[in-house]
Amino acid sequence: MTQPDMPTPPWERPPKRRRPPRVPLSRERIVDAAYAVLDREGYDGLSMRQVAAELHVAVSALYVHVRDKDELLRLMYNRLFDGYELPDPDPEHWREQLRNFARQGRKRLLSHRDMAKISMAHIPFTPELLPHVERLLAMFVAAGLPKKVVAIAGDLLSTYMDGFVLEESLWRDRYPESGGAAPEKMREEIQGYFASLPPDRFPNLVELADVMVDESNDYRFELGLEIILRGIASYVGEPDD
Amino acid sequence: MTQPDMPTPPWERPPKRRRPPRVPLSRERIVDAAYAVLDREGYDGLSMRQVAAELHVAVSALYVHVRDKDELLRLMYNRLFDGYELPDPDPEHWREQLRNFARQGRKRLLSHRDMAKISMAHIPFTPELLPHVERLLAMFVAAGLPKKVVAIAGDLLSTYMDGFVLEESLWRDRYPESGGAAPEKMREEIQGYFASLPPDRFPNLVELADVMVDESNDYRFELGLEIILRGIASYVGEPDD
DNA sequence: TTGAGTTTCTGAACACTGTTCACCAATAAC
DNA sequence: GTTATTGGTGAACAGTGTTCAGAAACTCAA
Repeated sequence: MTQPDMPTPPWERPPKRRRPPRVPLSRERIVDAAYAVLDREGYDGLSMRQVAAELHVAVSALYVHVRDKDELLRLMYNRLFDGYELPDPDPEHWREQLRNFARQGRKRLLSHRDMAKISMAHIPFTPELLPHVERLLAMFVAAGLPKKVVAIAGDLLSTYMDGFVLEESLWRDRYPESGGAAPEKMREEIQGYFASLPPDRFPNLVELADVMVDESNDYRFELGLEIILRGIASYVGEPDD
Repeated sequence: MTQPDMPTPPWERPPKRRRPPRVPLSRERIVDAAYAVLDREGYDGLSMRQVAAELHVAVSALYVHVRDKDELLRLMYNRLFDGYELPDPDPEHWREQLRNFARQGRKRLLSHRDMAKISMAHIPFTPELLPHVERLLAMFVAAGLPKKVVAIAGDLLSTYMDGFVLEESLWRDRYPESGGAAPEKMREEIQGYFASLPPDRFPNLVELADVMVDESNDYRFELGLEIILRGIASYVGEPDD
């Protein structure tokens, strides 16, 4: 039995701050943990229980701070845009500015596993993202595009980024031998497969086997981006009708 | 107790063909049922158990014909292309041909609920789909495009179709009051929201509120498609380098 | 017709999932 | 120092994909 008024001697007392000061949960910490789980387990492995385990906490504790798994995913999506600065629109260099915007977007989407899947499932019209949308619109306006094009060009570009990165990650998932010469092997296999098709029935696939596979994803992204930008540029100066 | 050797009298025997002749399961029937469930319950409600229930069959019976839920989804994806005929390439009218291709694709994606979600998760390079890819490539070749553009233009177009329809359905899900004046109400609400933003911080959003929302999805799809086609067309005649 | 063999389907189980709810502990307010 | 309020617990519920021993139905040869 402990004597209530006696001081506990140092060797009895566990080292100071035995129980860590219980830094409380918060949306921020939950999102951090969710990203950790996402990177480790992928989108399908991202469960509330895994997130809770990452924080050494019971599942139900999460629901104090977050209504849903949907809300958690929305918070993760929002973070995608943190510190995503768009420059002031420069009418002289709007194409290069948009190129940079798209490159930066792709880089962000690639920075977390399966991020494109999450991005694809959300519309960038939540209040937190509106300043972003506004600045993007400003760049199209500065370029001298007609209203109707301004109104959809941002969507077009975003869809391209999301879709491209999503497809990148689909291929990656098919060849999960992470690291090493996996991409090399993948290239060879796919190229060999295309090249081995009957040339009478698939002349173009056989012919294009090398160029379809040889080019890096970076190159393909840039080319697709350039196609879209040329298409948009073709509207510069057209009246609003 | 039944007497084993006595014939059962007619009034005892249930009416002829009591038990229906047990049309056996097949991949086709399973995919049919899966589509029925998809249209009724949406992608999140599409479970193996629901599909089994649709067929009045135990869940585990499905696994005799189908390895995975993944395989089932792949079969559903494949069916998207059934009877999806591409015309012979006509160098004079390749743009109109591609427009039709995209329109038809969107129509198919819209013909089943959440179909775009399934389509987005698959790469159109399964053996069954290669003839399709081949014909699409042929159209780009006929248009006189350089190899590198041919190699990615199909992807670009498919990504656009999938992404556009997916976004359409995301909006639809946000306003699930099916039928009636729901789209009207949606338009008004969104437009009102954009218009109500502080004009000093969001001048472009406020300015463009009407044109961003007023236009029908059909119109927006056509415009985005036209942008991409113009971009592609800008490469006609360029050398393969 | 009988019987063997193969295919197809069943029911139960396993290990998960998201979400809720009564309860308990720690903190903040008076 | 006692009371609220908030944050966290553990168990439970209904649902998920998938597997597996065994029963039922079909096929085909004797």
